[in-house]
Amino acid sequence: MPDDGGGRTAASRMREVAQRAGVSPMTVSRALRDPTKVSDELRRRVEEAVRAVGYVPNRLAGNLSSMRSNVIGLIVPGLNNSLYAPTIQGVSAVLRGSGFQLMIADCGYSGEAEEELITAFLAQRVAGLMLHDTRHTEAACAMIRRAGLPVVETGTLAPGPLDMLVSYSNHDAARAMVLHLHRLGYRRIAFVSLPAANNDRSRERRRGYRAALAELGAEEDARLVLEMPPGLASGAEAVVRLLGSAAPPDAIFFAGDVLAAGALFECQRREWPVPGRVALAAFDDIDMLRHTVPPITTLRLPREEIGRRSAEVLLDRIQGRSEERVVVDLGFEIIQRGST
Amino acid sequence: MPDDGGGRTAASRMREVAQRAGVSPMTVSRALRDPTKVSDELRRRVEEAVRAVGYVPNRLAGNLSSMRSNVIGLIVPGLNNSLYAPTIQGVSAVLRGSGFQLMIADCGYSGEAEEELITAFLAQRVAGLMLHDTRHTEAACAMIRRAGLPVVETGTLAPGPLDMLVSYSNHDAARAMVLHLHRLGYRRIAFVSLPAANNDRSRERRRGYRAALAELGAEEDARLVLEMPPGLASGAEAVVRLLGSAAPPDAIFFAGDVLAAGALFECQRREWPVPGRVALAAFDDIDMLRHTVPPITTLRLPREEIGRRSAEVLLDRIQGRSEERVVVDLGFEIIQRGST
DNA sequence: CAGTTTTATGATACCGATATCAGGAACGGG
DNA sequence: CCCGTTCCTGATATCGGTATCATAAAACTG
Repeated sequence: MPDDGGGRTAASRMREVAQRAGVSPMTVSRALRDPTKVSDELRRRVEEAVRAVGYVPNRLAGNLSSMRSNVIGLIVPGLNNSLYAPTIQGVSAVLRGSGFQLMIADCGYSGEAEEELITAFLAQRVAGLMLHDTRHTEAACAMIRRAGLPVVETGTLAPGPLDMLVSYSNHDAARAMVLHLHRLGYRRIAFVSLPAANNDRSRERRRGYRAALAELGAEEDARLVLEMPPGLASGAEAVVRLLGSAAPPDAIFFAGDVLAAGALFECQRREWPVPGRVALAAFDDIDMLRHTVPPITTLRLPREEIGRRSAEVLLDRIQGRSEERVVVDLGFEIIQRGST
Repeated sequence: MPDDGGGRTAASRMREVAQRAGVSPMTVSRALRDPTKVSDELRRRVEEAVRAVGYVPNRLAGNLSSMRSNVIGLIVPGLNNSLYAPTIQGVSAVLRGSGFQLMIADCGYSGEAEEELITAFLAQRVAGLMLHDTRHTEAACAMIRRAGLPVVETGTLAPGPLDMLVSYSNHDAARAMVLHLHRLGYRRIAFVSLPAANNDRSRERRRGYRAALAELGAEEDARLVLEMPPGLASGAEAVVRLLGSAAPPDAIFFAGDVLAAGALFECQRREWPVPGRVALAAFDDIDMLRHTVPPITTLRLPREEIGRRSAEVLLDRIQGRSEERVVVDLGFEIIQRGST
């Protein structure tokens, strides 16, 4: 096999393109990265040679040499949770055509896994990082600070972000829903959430629930507060447990996942009228909640916009258009439906 | 700022680690990549220096130099479709601890976007590629062939794969469900799928539907075949349209997304008994389908196993344990429930 | 114990691109 | 028509690691 006199392996394809176009490799590089810096004639010749050879530039080499990166890392707690999808779509939409590539990873709600993934991303020298969680291991925080790259967190509005923050307040949203239910006349409002350990969003929501009760001058009744794993089955179990108790609630606020829908299905099965027997409210505007019978009252959260804005502020920083360490609150909205 | 006499920027961090540990950079490299090749004493010193400096190796440089990669690229048609989640989980599970990183991208059901993403992945010199779609642009196929890297496709068992294939047969699955419905006594079986353009899975399912009808000696009635966009609302619309027609079906097979659930919700709203007025069947074992009233008959597809096996065969090839271009059929299963 | 093999480390070249600077052509003003 | 700009192009060094080979030290062999 012919070798251009080099060492371990065959010639760089770029050299081949250069020869074919009768120019230096440097001109090929320029023609590809900034076509305006090359004369029309040579640019044409290079483009043709690229096509003829089927040349795909090596970004590893390019990024290493230029000490820049065209990759943005995104870590979500769990891709099986379709809630992250709209955010990812928002990010993708902004990144599309920006020349940046999105690299997504799933840490499965584990802080250690997140740390590993952050390490991997930093090792790839990504241009920026987007984290859905706002709690991280100490080592992870230290690494990120040392690396000094732009980071956006998007889980919840929390104090002391690593760098930038684009989200809504889980605390305020949960509080608002409880106040809303109270306004509708419900007095014993139960609260069901996902396990709060390792999940700052659940914790914030629970704090919001408590804050609302305090404002309303109501006592918190421990029997009305439940933690359940995600899934429709959990919602079903929760509603059965709560309504079977000695002092059942007249409304249940399911602060996560598809719990509320699971509860509604169980009510259908048992022919418990909703909201006659119990009112149900959910935390996220999943498509399903609009289509059930009755449709379920819930919160609309700016999922997609979080993605868009995050990508925007990140790009602004990466491309040096801004030095600001922004914190953006995108708010939320209550959607009143038949279930309450 | 001090400079080690070098060029454009500050010293490589590895050099710093090496000095601190009193060894050569090469030893640092070895200590990190293959600790067995370094004496215990030096390994300890290196590890400590790494910690002290907060050193994160540069994979760009490493991969470039070694001409290997520790990244595997995965392209899915749409992350908002939660169907891909189990597959991704399967892949992640196998890759975890293998030293390989998963890089996920979303092509939004567009062939051109897929081509761009493939280009980007090849430019990053990924070690292997996983594609959910089995149809690709010609340019994409050419690039992949030139690159000569291992590829797994997972969308459907189709003839002429690029390289390896791990899936179930959408054709056979759809056919089996139609035969099942016929066995249950239904005679006018409607078929609703997602748009078949740009979606080989939909096309295969539709072919399976036709094959089953042919086997049963039934004529295909064009009024019983519908294409709908994804989403619960589409399912609702489909059931209304089909049952409102002059010659309504007695069963509807929804071959995609959450259409069947949307249809059931609409039936609940209109108080059409299911399966009394019409039987409903779906194509995928989404959690929701088990919890509705009645629960919906559907197919269980080996989503997670597809992910696991794909990752396994890909790793086998990447790590040179196998040269085989495997094709794996993982089958499917019918789950009979109350809706039929 | 000499000779051979194995093991541990370092020096050097190189992966495939880009930053930088230098030099020649083209251009414009006086 | 000369000289200072501007525009293009290429030579060279370098990005931060790893492959390879050489070498010295340690371990084994009979």
